[in-house]
Amino acid sequence: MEEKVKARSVPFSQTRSRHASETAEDYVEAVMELIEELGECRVLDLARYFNVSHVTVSRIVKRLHDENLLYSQPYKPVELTAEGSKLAKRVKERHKIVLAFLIALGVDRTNAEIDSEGIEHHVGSKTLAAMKRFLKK
Amino acid sequence: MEEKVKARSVPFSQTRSRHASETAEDYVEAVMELIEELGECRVLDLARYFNVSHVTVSRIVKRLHDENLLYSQPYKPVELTAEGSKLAKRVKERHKIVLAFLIALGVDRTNAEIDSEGIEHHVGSKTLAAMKRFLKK
DNA sequence: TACTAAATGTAGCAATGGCTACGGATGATG
DNA sequence: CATCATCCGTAGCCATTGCTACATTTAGTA
Repeated sequence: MEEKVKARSVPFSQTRSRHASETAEDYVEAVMELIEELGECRVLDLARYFNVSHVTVSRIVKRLHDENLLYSQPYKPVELTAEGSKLAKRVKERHKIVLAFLIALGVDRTNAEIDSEGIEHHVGSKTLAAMKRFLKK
Repeated sequence: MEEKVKARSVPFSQTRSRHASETAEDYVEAVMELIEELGECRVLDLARYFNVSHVTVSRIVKRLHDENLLYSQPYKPVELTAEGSKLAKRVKERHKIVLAFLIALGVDRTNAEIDSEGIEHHVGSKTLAAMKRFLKK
């Protein structure tokens, strides 16, 4: 018999690290936004933004600091490293395109905002390019 | 001062449970596919499908059994409950639409398959409806 | 300066999803 | 029916992301 089953196109082996990367993307984007809006970004600002406890934020900030995406000192505001800033800009740009795309597709703003935040992490460069083409028309 | 920062449209409070739901969706869909292709679905079939160890599958199957989505007995094939089957059909239908949509948008099949598997979990009913409308044209 | 409120850190727990190592169950085959 | 390969379960480890409770730092103010 020996029927072969095709494995998924996206291997699930790295599910955990994929989720961790999404978190990183969300955090650098949030830090950039919060600094723009408030002038600085505190742990509690992030906690309010994500609706999680400051403890959760604190631990994630520490990890992203170790990964060279954020710069943080105890009891000080969180800042973006050069690398983090670059990532944040990319993520924010992609987010903007996905949101505009959904709206152009006919989705109401509220649902477009909700879905774009989930979808954005899974939009590869080819799909993003297709969305841009669609927006031009 | 008191500047208010808008919290995200999608509260992050339930990030963990959201991921767990995505896993549930992936598993019921996989079980349905594997039963169609192989006649039955063993733990190892799922492990190969998702590229994870049988241990990981085993634990998740147990959880989904407790959540009444799967039916499983030790050393027996995994089956879908009525509830699981209903969910699987919904998920599969949504997946098909998202994939067809990306292809219609001009994304090559390979990238459409990759991205649709990440995107599908975040496509709400309004966005799905918009994709269906696009496909009709 | 001393106090207090707010912000942040630390300790420690739970759930989820990865893993390896090992042992028991099942089923096919001699 | 005994053996053996395959399948599956269990034990126990780690990482990530939630949490509460408590300790500490910081900064503003009496």
